[in-house]
Amino acid sequence: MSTMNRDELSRVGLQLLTTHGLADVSMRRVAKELDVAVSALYWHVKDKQSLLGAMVDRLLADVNFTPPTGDTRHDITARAERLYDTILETRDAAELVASALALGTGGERMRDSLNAVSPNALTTDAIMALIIGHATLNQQRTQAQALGVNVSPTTTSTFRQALNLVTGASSIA
Amino acid sequence: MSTMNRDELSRVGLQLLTTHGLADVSMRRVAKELDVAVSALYWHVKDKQSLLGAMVDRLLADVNFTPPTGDTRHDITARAERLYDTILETRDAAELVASALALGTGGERMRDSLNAVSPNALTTDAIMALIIGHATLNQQRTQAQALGVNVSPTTTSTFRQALNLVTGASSIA
DNA sequence: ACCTGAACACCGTTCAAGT
DNA sequence: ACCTGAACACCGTTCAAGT
Repeated sequence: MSTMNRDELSRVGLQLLTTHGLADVSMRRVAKELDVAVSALYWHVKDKQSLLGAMVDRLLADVNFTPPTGDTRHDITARAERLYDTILETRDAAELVASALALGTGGERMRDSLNAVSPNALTTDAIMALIIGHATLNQQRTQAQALGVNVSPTTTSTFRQALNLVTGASSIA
Repeated sequence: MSTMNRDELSRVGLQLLTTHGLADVSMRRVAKELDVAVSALYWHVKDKQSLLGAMVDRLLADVNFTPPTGDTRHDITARAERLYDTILETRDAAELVASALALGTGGERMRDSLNAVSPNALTTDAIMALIIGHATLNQQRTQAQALGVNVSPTTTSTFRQALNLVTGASSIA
């Protein structure tokens, strides 16, 4: 058999993430799920951070972006919302994506997809920061709620409004 | 003697953070630094997350905000930049603050200080997201550079410009 | 080429027992 | 009230050895 490869590892990692959360995504746990020795993973992957990066790439690979219409503001908004929704709907994805971007181990497609419709790097940076920041702030709230803590609900519409503050600025044509 | 208390723990934790990074802030490391048994820490602190929260509170407690002038845009910008600079100048602080905010274990002063000069919760949320997102994105770059990876430099001025996109929007008086 | 087993140097948390 | 010692159930990573 030996169906184990880099792609299979990220699949199992992502599955572990959605069902048990980021804390349960350990090299030992992934190995157990695949019924191999932990050390076997290191043949396919440099280290844990690289596995997390592969998971982010796989997560973003599934995102379908609509083709650019030429309306810059509309295009950016559409892609930003698509990315935001994807991150929000996957458990602990905000933290995962943030760490991959921070360490440069994954998530290039996020910046690339925005740059393709963004007028400049500055705007892309602001949009990325808004996505990561809002997702991080929001996903904690989800966790806190799951733990029974009462917090004010922040929804996708809040993100859309924050997004409008940026794209609505005069500096964007 | 017994000069050990919650405040002392966060002091040592913060010192460990700046000198060795977040990965080296462990309960065992803090205990060693204080020359006590690890289990002793749990008398003063519920768990590790609570220690991290205390560290964030201590970090933000040192931030001096200028009193509100009445000029909303100026006041928000000033406080946002103050917070952003504080986070950026302390090693791994972006990740630390983000996790504390996400889990609701610290950092209330950040939201409070912005709310005091912000016209509404929506704007505060956007500003917070921008600070956390930009700091996270930026601090990784610092780390990556420290590891010898070459990345495009993003400076404080980039954050200021992104901030202008939000505060410059017509929805803020 | 790909995998195992064992080891190394760590973790956070709990809890009986001490003073 | 505050602390120790020992234990429990974990971590990521390396590396000789196997096939």
